[in-house]
Amino acid sequence: MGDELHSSEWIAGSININPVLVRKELSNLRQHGLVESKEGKNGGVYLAKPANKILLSEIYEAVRQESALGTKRTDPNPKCKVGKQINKHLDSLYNEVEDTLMQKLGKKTLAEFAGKFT
Amino acid sequence: MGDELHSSEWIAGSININPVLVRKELSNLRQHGLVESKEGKNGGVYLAKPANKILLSEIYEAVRQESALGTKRTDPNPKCKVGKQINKHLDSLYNEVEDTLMQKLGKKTLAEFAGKFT
DNA sequence: CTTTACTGTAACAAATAATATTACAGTTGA
DNA sequence: TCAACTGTAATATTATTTGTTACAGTAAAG
Repeated sequence: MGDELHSSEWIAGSININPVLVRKELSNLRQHGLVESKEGKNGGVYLAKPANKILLSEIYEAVRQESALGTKRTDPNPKCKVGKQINKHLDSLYNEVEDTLMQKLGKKTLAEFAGKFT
Repeated sequence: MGDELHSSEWIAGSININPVLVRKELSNLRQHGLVESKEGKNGGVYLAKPANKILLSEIYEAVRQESALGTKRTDPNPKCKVGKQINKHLDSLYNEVEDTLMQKLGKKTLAEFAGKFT
């Protein structure tokens, strides 16, 4: 894992995005233990463990902010019989679906994905 | 299905949102054949078919605008070896995961979900 | 046939969120 | 001690979402 050290500028160039945004998201990935970084000259970021030990489910968990099905904008009217219960039922549905999704992603590693690049 | 006719105002009141937004989304659901509506006085919207014939996968398909895993902001640098291929590989991954999700949602009906409300 | 209560849209405004930029302190290698 | 990085904050810009107003069209009910 000592290999493959890249600067945020380099990564930003590849995905056409601002380097600071890259560093921000990298900061998040670091907190989730997926990457590590080296400061100073010739510094950069690298995977915290080998790619074949990183599951896509881990990445998904680190990266996503909300449920795959969405969860925002929900302050229903508590006076409404349906509105009063909807969040509870949606949450349980979302969780169930999300579990399926995680199981699926948990079967794939980053190395597999990276292997598709020729 | 002639039953359960509701106005956009009524629905908007339940979910605490603007009636026009409700009508917009309803318009989308109508185009997907999930609801029908009646104009004029005492008009409103109702399910186009019985709730036990509506799969959650159908609703998901009608409602979602992007993949569950996200798909936006992707004009990678074509000069980058990775950037050049990333969309293709992400798409195929997303599709695979999305299929799993659809299968899961395809096993549930709206009636089942509605049945949870007491 | 006129009033009333709706739908269906469009056009525009306001609020919110995503992205970009600038700036700079801290770290490390040369 | 300079150069090339990270890390982070503050701020600006842009895009998206949500809300509002407006109004034509439709159907029921008086």
